[in-house]
Amino acid sequence: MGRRKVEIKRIENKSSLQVTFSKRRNGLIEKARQLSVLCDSSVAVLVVSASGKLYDSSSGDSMTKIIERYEVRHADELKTLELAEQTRNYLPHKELLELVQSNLEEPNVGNASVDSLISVEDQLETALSVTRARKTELMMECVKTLQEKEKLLIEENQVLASQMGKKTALVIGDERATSQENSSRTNPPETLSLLK
Amino acid sequence: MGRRKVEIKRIENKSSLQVTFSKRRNGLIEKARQLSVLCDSSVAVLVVSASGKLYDSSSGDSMTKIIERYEVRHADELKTLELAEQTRNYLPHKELLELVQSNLEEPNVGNASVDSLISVEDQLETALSVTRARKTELMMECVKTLQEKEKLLIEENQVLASQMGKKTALVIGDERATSQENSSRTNPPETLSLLK
DNA sequence: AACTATTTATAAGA
DNA sequence: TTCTTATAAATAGTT
Repeated sequence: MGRRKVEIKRIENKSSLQVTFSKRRNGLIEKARQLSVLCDSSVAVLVVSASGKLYDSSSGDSMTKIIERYEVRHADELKTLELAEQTRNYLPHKELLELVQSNLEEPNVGNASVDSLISVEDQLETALSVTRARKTELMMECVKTLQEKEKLLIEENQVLASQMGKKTALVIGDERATSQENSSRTNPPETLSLLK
Repeated sequence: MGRRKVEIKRIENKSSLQVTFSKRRNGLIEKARQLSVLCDSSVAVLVVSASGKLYDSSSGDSMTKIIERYEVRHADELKTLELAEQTRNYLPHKELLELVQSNLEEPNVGNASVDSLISVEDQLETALSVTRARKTELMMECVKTLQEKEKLLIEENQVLASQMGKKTALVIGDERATSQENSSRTNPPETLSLLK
């Protein structure tokens, strides 16, 4: 939709890429907004430029809510990924541990040694607090995910239970004559008790 | 860009809303793909329909990576929350804090002062590690409980679904017409995805 | 940042 | 839903 048709492939010219990026990014976000309003839905758009800058927009619900919705659906995959990430983040600590080792083994005395131990202490405390924060973050996330899953499952259950009810009602009129040994008709399904 | 100009406001007619939703959602995702390719960037689109169904697309990097980028940028907010929590939990330690206060304000010098600070340090470290351990314990408990609940609910759901199936089988001739909403390319009906 | 010639998206209709 | 087509909207290249 311009002076000429463009192939959809990476734009080589740096400045026209920049211009196109800006125009199309705005266009995309506007389209997202329109979809949200027209169709009473929530739309999130995240754009990461080649240079790593992040642009985001959300319409309807908040970005956090929309992303949460996505994460609920991918809870299992996410957990695996997080574990992998943790492992990745762990390797760099090897150096730190080696540093500690060498500093404790060194038999030098005097200020130089103390200063270097102070620096090691600082680094260790930083590493510890980062690790600790990450642990808490992961656990909180896990709890949140599980709570949402629970909510969805309960809703799901109620829907199924009420549909069950309808089917049973419909079947009763047609099926009475066939004298079934269907026991579930008189007793409420035991399954319901779990929802209380 | 159609036979006539449309105002950007909620479409009231249910079936034309459905048609527009589908068209514009596809259009949006295609635009996102184009932006990603043309400008060598990563684009994520998440759409939650009015009925709660989720549609997603990511181009360039994976959805997870793009969302992580977003969350890194919002790490500050998360930290604020954690801080608030920390502050709340801090109150019962009032006495401990007073002890610290008095020990730091005291202008005494010499070994006595250092010794007493060492003792305060020890007490603080103990309190910290106890608090920390308790926190972890509580969170682990919470996770375990939630996971068990989830397991039960999923089983429950399967039972209900299979009972539904039986009832439906009996009634099928009458009930099939209840046309379901279309599922998207990417998404099976929500009910099924939850059971996986 | 504005301006248009064109292309592209899409609303309505079938 | 899918196709068709008239028309609105987006945007590529230009100023």
